Amino acid sequence: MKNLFENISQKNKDKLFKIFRASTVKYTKGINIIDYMDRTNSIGIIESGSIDIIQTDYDGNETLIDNLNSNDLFGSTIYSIVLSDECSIVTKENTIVTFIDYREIENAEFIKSDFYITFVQNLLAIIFEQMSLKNKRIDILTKKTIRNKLLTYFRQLSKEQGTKSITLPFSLTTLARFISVDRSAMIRELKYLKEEGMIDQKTKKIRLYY
Amino acid sequence: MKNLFENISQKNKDKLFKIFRASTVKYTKGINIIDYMDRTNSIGIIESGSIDIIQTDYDGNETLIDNLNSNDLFGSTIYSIVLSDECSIVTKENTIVTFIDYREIENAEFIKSDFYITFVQNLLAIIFEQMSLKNKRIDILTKKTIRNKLLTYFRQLSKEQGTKSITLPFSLTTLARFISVDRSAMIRELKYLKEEGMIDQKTKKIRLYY
DNA sequence: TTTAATTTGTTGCAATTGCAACTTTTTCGA
DNA sequence: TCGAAAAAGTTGCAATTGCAACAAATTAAA
Repeated sequence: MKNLFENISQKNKDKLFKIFRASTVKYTKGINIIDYMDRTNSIGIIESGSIDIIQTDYDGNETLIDNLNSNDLFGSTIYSIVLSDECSIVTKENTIVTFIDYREIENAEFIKSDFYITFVQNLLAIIFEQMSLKNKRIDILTKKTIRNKLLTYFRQLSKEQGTKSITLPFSLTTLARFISVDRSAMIRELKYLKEEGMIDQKTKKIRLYY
Repeated sequence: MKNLFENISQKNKDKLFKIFRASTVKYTKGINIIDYMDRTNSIGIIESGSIDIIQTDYDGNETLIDNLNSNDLFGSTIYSIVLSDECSIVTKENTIVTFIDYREIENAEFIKSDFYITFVQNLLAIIFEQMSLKNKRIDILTKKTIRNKLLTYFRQLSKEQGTKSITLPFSLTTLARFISVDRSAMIRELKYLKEEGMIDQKTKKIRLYY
């Protein structure tokens, strides 16, 4: 994952922070960041730590919208409606976030400096990557059965990790929220897949036989 | 929706086309573009017309990944794995597409020209918008029942169109593919919603009472 | 304007899923 | 290392959904 400030010196990074009215904030574990941020015009960059973006709808169902780590971006521009009132951004550990004011990307003053161009290109690269992640998620979510959702996700991981012995990046509980199905029904489906010899699975270690 | 060449003169647009090794191609209706494009490094911009991005998985299920119109972008960088072999990009009418070579975005030669910066910022704006669309789709797809998928989608449309009397931008058949549910089950659910007085619906015209 | 094609709408039924209410196992912090 | 909290795993059952196979209505094309 590309860093937003890759190939930018500390000095120029400081300048960029000024241009973008950046502020860096440290949060302890379990904090809902959204209570502390300007919802309309800022992009958050996770410097270290991790957060969950969780949506709670009218019936109280919690959905894991996203799970973000170092260098990931979030903000109303990226999450649009999703960052509405029913949505919370919760730190999973001690987390440092830098907020920049998106409107200043069109700031004319520094627009022709090298570091500005590098910055915008880094941003572009990161956003392309986020886009790709979203497409993968959609690819899973459009599958109609839990089985096909799981198999699609496992195939993605297998491709990324370059092996048929994959390791889940999060707990099964979190996986169920990620693919948006009932946890117990998902584990039942994993059991069937094991019984049919399609996979071996023990907690986060999965071997694919298909 | 912002245009990729907004605020760029025809002369500079021509220059950009050169930098990005752009080519403009006309397709008639029903063509699978993917057969004709370089999958790895190009971004397609729809100049006019419309296309469907359709995925066919191993069991032959067709899913509507996306439905793109004028100024929309597509390409492997944006659709990543989704643009694999099981995926087709089909023109729904006569359609003109411009392909640019994404790698040239980092081209140093013109990097400081005004039109280049305008272009990159336009691209950024378009991608943010696409991102927002994907988030909306995910918001729908993560809902567990057809009813909640429909209600979520209707709420989105209502917000966009600024009224509780919304007009679907596509047929019910296409809607079912968009929210990835069985068409007949979806129409059944619409019937229940009508019976319960939550909505009025006649083909593409829907009035919300919730 | 008539015909063909597409879309809409209906229904029975079997399969899948979510939900609830558990027990067991694992993980992590004091 | 012990205890509590979190995660994993189980199961019965009712609700939701997909599927198939239709008929009716609408739209597009010849």
